[in-house]
Amino acid sequence: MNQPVPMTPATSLNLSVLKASCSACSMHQLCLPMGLGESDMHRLDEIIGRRRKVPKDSLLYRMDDAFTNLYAIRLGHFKTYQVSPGGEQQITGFQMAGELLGMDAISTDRHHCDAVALEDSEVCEIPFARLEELFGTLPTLLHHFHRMMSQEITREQNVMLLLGNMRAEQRFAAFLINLSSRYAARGYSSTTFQLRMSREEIGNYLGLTIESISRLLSRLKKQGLLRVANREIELLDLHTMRALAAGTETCS
Amino acid sequence: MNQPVPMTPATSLNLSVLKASCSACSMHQLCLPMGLGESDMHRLDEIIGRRRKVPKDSLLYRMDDAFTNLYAIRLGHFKTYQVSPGGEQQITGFQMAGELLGMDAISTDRHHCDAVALEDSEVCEIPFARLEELFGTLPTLLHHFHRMMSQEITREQNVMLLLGNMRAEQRFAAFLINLSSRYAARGYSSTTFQLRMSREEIGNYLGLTIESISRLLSRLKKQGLLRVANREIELLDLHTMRALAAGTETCS
DNA sequence: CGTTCTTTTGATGATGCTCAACTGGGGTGG
DNA sequence: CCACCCCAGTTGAGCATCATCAAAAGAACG
Repeated sequence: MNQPVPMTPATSLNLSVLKASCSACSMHQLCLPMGLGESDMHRLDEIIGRRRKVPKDSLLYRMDDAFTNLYAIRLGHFKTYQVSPGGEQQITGFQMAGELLGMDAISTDRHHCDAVALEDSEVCEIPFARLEELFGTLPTLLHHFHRMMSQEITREQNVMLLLGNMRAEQRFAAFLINLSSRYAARGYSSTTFQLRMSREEIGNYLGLTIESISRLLSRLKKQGLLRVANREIELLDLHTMRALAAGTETCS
Repeated sequence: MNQPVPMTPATSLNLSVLKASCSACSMHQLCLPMGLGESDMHRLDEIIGRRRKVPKDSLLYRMDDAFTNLYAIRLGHFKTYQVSPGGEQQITGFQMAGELLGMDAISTDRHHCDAVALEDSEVCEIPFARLEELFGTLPTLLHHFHRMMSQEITREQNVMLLLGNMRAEQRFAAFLINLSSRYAARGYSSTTFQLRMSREEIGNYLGLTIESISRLLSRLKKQGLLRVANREIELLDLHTMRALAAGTETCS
């Protein structure tokens, strides 16, 4: 994993161009061009700016930056976080390939959070003004875009549910199950994967401390629900893990 | 306090029709038709279905209902809540006049939460399929719609921040400040207003218990920051209330 | 290999929850 | 009109969960 896609100076027939086009992107069934025909996909390709590499730990954008582009993740993982007036940080999401970054900036034309790469990553820059122009003639694209924004809304509502009324163990199980199914949707193992974020970042996201995350991991390991070696996770019992996440079971 | 902004009977012939049109609606500077010209507003009017009354405590829609309409609130207040797999309820928002309900349903064509009127209310039904057709020829409308969805995303991110890293007192102050500024934006008093929701609903929304809300109210009252009589609230010191919400001050 | 950062583990404590009893307002019916 | 009830809200006492503080152990990096 993490093998870089070659950065291609676009516009032509050669293979390297294809590799950088939506039609050649392995994520296009999840990303914006989902459901588009060949020619429409090509029109989308034409407005997409450069493919930008984002090294680990570097900022893709920062709060209050002017908003011009959405970013489709081609490769890698990101976190987004808000900074409270008091200077506290709150991670609002972990994003992976095929997901869209920056939709929260549309309302004010300024980004509302920072986006940082959790590993060496690559994104497609999508100039939003030009995308909106395209919408006029590509209703399918428009509709899919609305679905993606709507999905972001429901995702956040699920996090509100998690933060608002789950206990620590349940939150953590829900977090693992969520990762598991997102990897599954991308064709990766639903039981074995690398955590791309630190314990601290997990804790911050879930409204818990790093120590709680560590204890939780130890407990679930002791119960035989998972194996963990550093950031490598193996879920040994998805069924009861799901039950934990649903709150229908408590692992003492 | 809370005196209604006068409904201006605008430019034309039949009064009752006008009363039900976007151009005559006192909320149109906040709602979808914001920034639209006369004729475009008229085209929007044409697709808007009936104005529907929603009595207090009744459901506007329910989770898993088929999605066909968005709803613009003309009058009144709503709450939306999710139900967790374990049957727990989590209120995800309180909505008031000028705000849009149902955007979370676009992604799956089913509603993802229940919406209940907190008082006798009235909404405009907006058939979403027809709205999307309109977008093709009304880019201004489309752009404003995107802003509203984006705003919903940032609103929820703010709630995540609140639930994820604020203490009880800070959460409650942030809640009051939020209400205050929303009423201000509608031309109502920013310091004196009615809570349309019960203590229990506030607690649920903020991830706290009803008892905590009650104690918080008592404490803030004792500190002279507010006056409260049943659901009537008067904020006596917006400045320090904002400081509490920002976390730059703690009221012992 | 030493340095540094992350993670684990333990001991203690505070915030907010639970359980319980009480108050007060509003509606209903005698 | 008053008595009563019922529900929402308030207040108190004790407790659980998770945070905080501290220290040690493991990875990662040069």
